[in-house]
Amino acid sequence: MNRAYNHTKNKGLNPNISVDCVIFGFDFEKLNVVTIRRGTGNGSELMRTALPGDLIYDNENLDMAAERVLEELTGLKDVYLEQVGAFGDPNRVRNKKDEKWLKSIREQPEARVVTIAYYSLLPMEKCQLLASSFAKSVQWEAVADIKDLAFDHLEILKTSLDKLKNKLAHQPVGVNLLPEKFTLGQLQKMYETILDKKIDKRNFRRKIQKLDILTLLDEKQTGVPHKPSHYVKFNDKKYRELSETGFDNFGF
Amino acid sequence: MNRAYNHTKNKGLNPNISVDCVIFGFDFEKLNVVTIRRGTGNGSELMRTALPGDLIYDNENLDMAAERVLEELTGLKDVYLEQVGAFGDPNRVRNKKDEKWLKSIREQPEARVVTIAYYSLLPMEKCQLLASSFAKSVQWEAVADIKDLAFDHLEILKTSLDKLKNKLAHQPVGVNLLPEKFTLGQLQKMYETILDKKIDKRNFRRKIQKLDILTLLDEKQTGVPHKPSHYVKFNDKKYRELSETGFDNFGF
DNA sequence: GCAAAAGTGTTAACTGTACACCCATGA
DNA sequence: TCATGGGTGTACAGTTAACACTTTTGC
Repeated sequence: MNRAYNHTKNKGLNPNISVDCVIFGFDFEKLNVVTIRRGTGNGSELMRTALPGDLIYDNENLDMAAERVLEELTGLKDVYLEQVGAFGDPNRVRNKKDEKWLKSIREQPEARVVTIAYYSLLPMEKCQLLASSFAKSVQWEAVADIKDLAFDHLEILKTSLDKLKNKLAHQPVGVNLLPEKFTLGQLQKMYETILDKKIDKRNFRRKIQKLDILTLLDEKQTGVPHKPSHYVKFNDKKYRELSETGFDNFGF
Repeated sequence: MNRAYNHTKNKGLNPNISVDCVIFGFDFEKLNVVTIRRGTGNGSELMRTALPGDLIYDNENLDMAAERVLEELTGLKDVYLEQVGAFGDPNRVRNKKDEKWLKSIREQPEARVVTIAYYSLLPMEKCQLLASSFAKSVQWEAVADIKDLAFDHLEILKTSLDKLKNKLAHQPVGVNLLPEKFTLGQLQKMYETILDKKIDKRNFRRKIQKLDILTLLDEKQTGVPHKPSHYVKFNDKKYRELSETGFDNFGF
């Protein structure tokens, strides 16, 4: 895909436009997000936690830029990303550490940057995180624990989370956050975690089953200290259909 | 507001970032949008219809840039704009006329531009459109009639329209599209026009009245060739409250 | 046997939807 | 008197929301 653009004159990095990626993952306990640490030198005193993001090239489109940057910094490939919006307060660089870091890495560290944020949902256990480029490390962090991020990344994270919550009410979610087989209890936990509220078990099951996107498997849980649950999986066809048409009655 | 930023060093126009504004208006018949015409010279053969939009300054934030650009091109002041998203295909300049026009007006006509789109709703009758800067004219055009626009503005218009439709289901709409006094019939017509579907009169009335955002006025229509309708107005306090909290049960 | 989550139905309140007639006015 | 949109109520179907007990397993 990138190749097509490489035939046109390559103008290199655009100093004014970046992309940032908010990658959510669910571990059956809490909602997590991929962060990187970067800084000048190795001293932890200059380290900053940030969302994976970087400047785009003049000859690539925004969606592709987000994919590329995500892969370069975290090793995550072929991730479907959805745009959250543009963030571009001219004084989004408020922190001295961010300023220093920019000077150490950018050709035009003072340039005004507008960033386009993207988000995605991934099954954590399938992800191989691999820090490279200026990312000193990559890791999953609990969204609830994140109190500070570089630039305006905290705002971006909050807006992305709102967008994710909203998505739950309008489209099926889970293919991307859960393993192939899962239990209804785990699915409900996912909804409860993202929406940050308790849901009645019977009502949840009735409602989710009516969507008709789940296939009951013969297999049951093993080794759990309670009645083992049947595993279910998503019915891909129905799931995709519903993703496209959407619905608007899935509030809890 | 702008003043605060003018104290910082003014870096001038950023060649890579623009804003575009999609201003919707309703005339009791159809949905309209503000367009400008611009081109090289006065010959109509080089004219292009476009959304009002231009490059931003390095020292202004995106929202303010959108407000400023809108005012400069159309004379519309103090318009509350909501972000739609970023559009930035590197080959969004596909048309020769657009290319020529860029060369005639931009210092760096070949620069890659990412545009941030904004939309708003305005009562048409209160708007004084005044073309200035590079806008040769400004006018309302029926959304349904628009088949071609400069750059990727048609895509931006479509996305904004989707966003507007979506807004109807989640927040009260109308303060900005209707005059102060209006009839329930007119309000219904507005919903029908935007959603592009017929709505049952009794159901519509019941539902909108339950929102409790309307105040019945004593005044009635005059000069209409049918039973005159009572005028209503919005209850500003309730309207604002609902705008903030939102709802999700206003589908038709 | 105890702790922990699975699994399962009913009821009452509310919401959505479909539907038809008379009214007040201007022309 | 006709055409036009204003204004009104009901019944049925479907959806939401609240609620409690038995089952199966590991320890």
